[in-house]
Amino acid sequence: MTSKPVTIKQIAEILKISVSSVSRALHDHPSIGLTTRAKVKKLAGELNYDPNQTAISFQKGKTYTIGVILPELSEAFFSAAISAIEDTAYKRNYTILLAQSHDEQEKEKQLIEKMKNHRVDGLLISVAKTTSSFEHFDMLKRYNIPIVFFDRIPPIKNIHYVACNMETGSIEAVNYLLQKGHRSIGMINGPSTLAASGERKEGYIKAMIKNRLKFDPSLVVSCDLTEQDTQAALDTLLANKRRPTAIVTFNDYIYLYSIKHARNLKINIESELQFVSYANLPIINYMDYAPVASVEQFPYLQGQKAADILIDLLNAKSGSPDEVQAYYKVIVESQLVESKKKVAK
Amino acid sequence: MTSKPVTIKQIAEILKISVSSVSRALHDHPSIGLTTRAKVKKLAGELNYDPNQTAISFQKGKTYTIGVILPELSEAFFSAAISAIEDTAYKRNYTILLAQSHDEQEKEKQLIEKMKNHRVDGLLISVAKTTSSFEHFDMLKRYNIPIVFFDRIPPIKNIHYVACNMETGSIEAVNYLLQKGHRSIGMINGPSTLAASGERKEGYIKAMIKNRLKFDPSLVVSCDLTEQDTQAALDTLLANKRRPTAIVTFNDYIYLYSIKHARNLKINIESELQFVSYANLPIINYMDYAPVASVEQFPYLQGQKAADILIDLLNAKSGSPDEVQAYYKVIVESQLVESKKKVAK
DNA sequence: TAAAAACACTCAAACGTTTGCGTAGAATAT
DNA sequence: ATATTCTACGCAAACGTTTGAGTGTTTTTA
Repeated sequence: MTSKPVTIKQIAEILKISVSSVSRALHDHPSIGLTTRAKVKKLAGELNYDPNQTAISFQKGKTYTIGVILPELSEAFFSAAISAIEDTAYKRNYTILLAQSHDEQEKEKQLIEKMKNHRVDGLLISVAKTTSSFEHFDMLKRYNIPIVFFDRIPPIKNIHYVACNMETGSIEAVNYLLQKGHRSIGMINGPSTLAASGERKEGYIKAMIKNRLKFDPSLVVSCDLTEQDTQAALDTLLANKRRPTAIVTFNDYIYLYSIKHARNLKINIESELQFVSYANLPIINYMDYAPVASVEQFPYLQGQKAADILIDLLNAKSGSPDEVQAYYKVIVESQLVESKKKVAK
Repeated sequence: MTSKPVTIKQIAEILKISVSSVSRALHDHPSIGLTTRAKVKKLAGELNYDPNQTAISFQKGKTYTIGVILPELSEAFFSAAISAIEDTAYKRNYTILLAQSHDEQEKEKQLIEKMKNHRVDGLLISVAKTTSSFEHFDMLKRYNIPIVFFDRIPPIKNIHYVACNMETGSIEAVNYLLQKGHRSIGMINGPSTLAASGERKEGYIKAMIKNRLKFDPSLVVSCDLTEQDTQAALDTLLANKRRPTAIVTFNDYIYLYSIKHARNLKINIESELQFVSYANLPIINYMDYAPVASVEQFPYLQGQKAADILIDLLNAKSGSPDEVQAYYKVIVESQLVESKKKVAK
């Protein structure tokens, strides 16, 4: 026997009072006497009343829902981020509407449209790789739906975002290796089309210069992120006249390809060649040969901050009138994390 | 200048026709003339009209939204599943409302309540480890909100679910190793409190018996999934009078702990001891020492099927009256997948 | 003891859309 | 020429809730 959910109206009818009184009683409005208030709540409990959120959303013009658009849910970085977003949204009484763009601009556009129709209160977006025009973001401003971008930020003005500063991490990484005694440090970077590649290289160069060492361009080689190209990159580095004793890799996949190749070449990963990587795979620490250190980008923290900012924005909006005056630009510093020592317990 | 979204009413006013006509025109209702229909659509386009989904949901009592409750979004298995769920939901014009239980029964309960209030049309759930009572699931039946469980199925009757059959995979795994010439095959299993542990052991035993080999209980040891305990389990197996030449591990983490320990013991992973694992980490294939084969559980497929079933259910409901007569019980067969050969290209 | 204030409610509109029913006028059939 | 069927639209209710603006009572204040 399936029953329709009970409404405020039914409660009112049974108690012979008006719907408005029931509504107010449920919200502890002061103008309702304690006796009726108690009666209403009692009956509501007994009948298993629960407010119809769609009706409330509709009438208030607020859904307490935030839309999240990510490139790829199955990627470790984003799945950590979404986990954080959900957690903080839950804590602050919001629900999340989720969708993935699969890195396609067209789908991203459609999703934004859909989210708008669903009347999400705000949006959290990490933009698709292929996105090259940005009107669909601007459009939302006209409807007063705030967006907070994170990790992948579009190159447009007047936006809120939280991103990760790669330079700091890069500098730390190089410093760490220098301090460990390495003097020839290689880098297997990503393709130059990615903004991140540039930042990482910059960090590398700055660290070298700060340590009064000259920057040798031949020690920084880029690859297209495939295994094959990584192997080629490593070969290039190893053939360098100043053969590096340590290498900074663009991400964990590159790292894995590299050590596989290195081991095939009978190179001792612990003594001959050490690695520092940019973390994107939580699993790396479980491994037999982990990099000596990783630059952590804190996806959980980024997701959390982005969600918090958005919700702050939403709460503020109800109070003040319109027109945002300031834009949040939060930088999460990346940080070098030494791998856990393998202590035999 | 932020503007409120334009409504059907405004269009009606401008065109001097009634709201109902506008609504029908936009839906291509036959009772509206082609000229007015065209005019309406033209103006709607110009004004950037888009339907207020909250109003529609409210009035139709249907949100075209499905709730998804998972234990942990950042786990590889679930993030693959959610990715599939989102994809199929998107294809079939549904949106997903996402939340994670963090494996806590209490939170799971609250989330179900919240989802119900949000009037999701249906629910996809993978139940929390700690969940031991199940009334909160039954409750939804009374409201005619269908649930499809997946991967982690509660032990109750009359439910829809899609799960993975572990036995087949286990049998295949053992057969594979036998065929490779191994005669003493060990198993590092999970704790007996997990249903999966039982299934896997069953598969192991069946495979042995089918091959006319006797089952040696001392070759199956369980562990609590920690690194420490895994090491102990491996030690136990290695000390066995019939020292195994191959081992089936409960999951990829156990596998990683095992090879780490084995390598410390100077055991050659390729020649002395081979591993088959139950896949839960996509990354494993990138590794230097991958298991010779993995039992794949197809999280993407499971998620997809679960979503498809739910949406089928929802579409069917609109037609027929009430009362479900049959329950979907879909078993996705796990399957042994040989690791990619490491071909030097 | 009359006027003011406080209390405890009720009324009704509003949010945007859908949809069953009603009804002019035009076209068709008899 | 009248009756009938279309055609193309309008009316109004309904979905469940919130909320500003009343409205009778009772209590307080001067």
